[in-house]
Amino acid sequence: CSVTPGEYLSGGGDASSDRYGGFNGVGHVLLSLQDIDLIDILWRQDIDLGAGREVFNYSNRQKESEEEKPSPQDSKEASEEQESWRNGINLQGSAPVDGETGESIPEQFPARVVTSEVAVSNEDVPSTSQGLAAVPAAEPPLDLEQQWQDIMAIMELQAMEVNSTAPLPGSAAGTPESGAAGQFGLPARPTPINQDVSLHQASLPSCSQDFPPPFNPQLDSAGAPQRAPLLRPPSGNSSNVNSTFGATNLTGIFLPPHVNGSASNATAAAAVLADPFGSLLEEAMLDEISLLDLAMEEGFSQAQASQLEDELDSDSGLSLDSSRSPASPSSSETSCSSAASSSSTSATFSEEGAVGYSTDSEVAAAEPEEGAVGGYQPGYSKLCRMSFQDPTQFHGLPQLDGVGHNHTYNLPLASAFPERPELPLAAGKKAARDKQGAKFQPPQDFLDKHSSRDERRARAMKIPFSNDKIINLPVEEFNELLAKHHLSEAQLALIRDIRRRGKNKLAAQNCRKRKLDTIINLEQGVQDLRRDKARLLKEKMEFLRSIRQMKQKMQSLYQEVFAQLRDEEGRPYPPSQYSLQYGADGSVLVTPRGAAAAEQGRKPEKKQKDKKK
DNA sequence: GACATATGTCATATC
DNA sequence: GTGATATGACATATG
Repeated sequence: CSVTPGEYLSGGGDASSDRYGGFNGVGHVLLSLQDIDLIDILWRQDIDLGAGREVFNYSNRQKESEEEKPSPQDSKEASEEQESWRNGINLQGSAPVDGETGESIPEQFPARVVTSEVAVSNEDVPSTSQGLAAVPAAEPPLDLEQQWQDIMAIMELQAMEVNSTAPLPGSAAGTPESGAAGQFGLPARPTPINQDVSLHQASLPSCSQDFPPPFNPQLDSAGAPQRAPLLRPPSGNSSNVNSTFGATNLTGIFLPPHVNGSASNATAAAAVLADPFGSLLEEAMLDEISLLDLAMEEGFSQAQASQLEDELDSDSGLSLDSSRSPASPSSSETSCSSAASSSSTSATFSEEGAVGYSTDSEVAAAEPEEGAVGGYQPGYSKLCRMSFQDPTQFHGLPQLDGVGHNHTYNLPLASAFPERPELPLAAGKKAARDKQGAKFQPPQDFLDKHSSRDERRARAMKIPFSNDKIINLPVEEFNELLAKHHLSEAQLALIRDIRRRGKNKLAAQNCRKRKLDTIINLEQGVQDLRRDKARLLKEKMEFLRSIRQMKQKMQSLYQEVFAQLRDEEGRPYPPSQYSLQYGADGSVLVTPRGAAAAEQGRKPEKKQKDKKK
């Protein structure tokens, strides 16, 4: 009376004992245990929680990648691909597939609910295929779900074979749990992990190794889980299945270990013990995490790009405003430069020429008084330098208060006339102090020493306004300024050069700051991603641990349920001859094993016994 | 003196 | 077409 899981499940809540009361011969006991509810829930999770279609597709792609086969675009291609290893099992039609999981349950089960009593009879659904001779006629045709599950089953086996000896990455030895703690810490420099390898290796061994081999792999499909029907070959064809899948029978994975099994098969069953739903869950999680990694990488690029874009936009805006900002050092520079300019009018010092800078205007302007002072004094340039690695230094500058994320570097070119080069912060404070305090008239040699080349050139050319104005005035005002003064061509050329160089200097500073910010943001993004990666891996390990615990509990429940079963005469069911099948409503059916029993199962008298805890 | 770093400058592209 | 800006490349200054 090996009836397909779907048939028993089809009974659902209606599968009362009277429904199967007409069965004879074999005692069918319907149990209803609270623990069975858990099992049922687990089975439901098998399909609904763990195995999305994308998982199957992804897994299938992996399989295809291994086989170097073109990716199936539809179920037909997938069906053709699996034709070689399905051993001739006929796919007759295809049931509607759940949009999310690809399950065929919706059509399969409701139909059985109505016709279950009839459908289990051979007369109603005669066997039409030799290959399906031993398969109950009511067995629904293998649909896409089954195909995918077949693929998953094979992948599961392959993965277990690989991972049974693969240690968890990051842990030199021991269980994944023991290795997880060290692995998922936040090292100062996290080691990149190959997700495609490490994740699979990290998860599967823990599941396959922690379980005793309770299930007999040789038992036929009667013991197969109903909600996740794997390949269901004829009972008499089990050897064929074994030949196809190697030593491991994918069916009967829930059978107790003491039931009719050789040691080798029991060992093989141990590998399979990671039941289908568990494997599917693991695969699903692994795939999800892998996809998550991909998404993180892609997401990172997008998020970072957005962030960088915002940052750049912010920089750009600030930069544009900075030249006009009150915090801009222009004011201080103006005062200083004005002083310098006024001093220059006294012609108390000679100006050097352009040392190494020979624009036409500069040459024309500066040549006459070349060498009087000794040329360019680079020391002053340091006054204007700002460490853009340490933006906090800006906070100490009163004139920069409120600027916030200001990436400009146009500190006062002659802001403070410090006696000696200072740090930007000190220079800024001194500049503010000088600005607020009494007018400080530096000596001309000091001005000359600490002026920029363009300032010296401007003084040499007797430009009547400050370089700050030259550089920072809007073009209209700048032109008005030029118009107000009667300037020579040489002076005009120098002024335009000063303006061009001054603006470009600021632009270069901003450009470098942006570049630095970009680097800093990217580094921060890398750190964030590494942190997220570690967190996700830790979560994954926790999930796997939880699944393993559920498996253990389910196994114990299975054994407990079987131990409590009694036939009508109060005799226990030999586990070697019977298997348990679970109904969607929490009921449990005891079905005999073997092909003969399967045939008898067409018209058995089944006794269902509710036994709910 | 070699080297690294910071900065200025130029040339060019883009808006 | 012009001006402003961005940026790579190079030169220079400095520690």
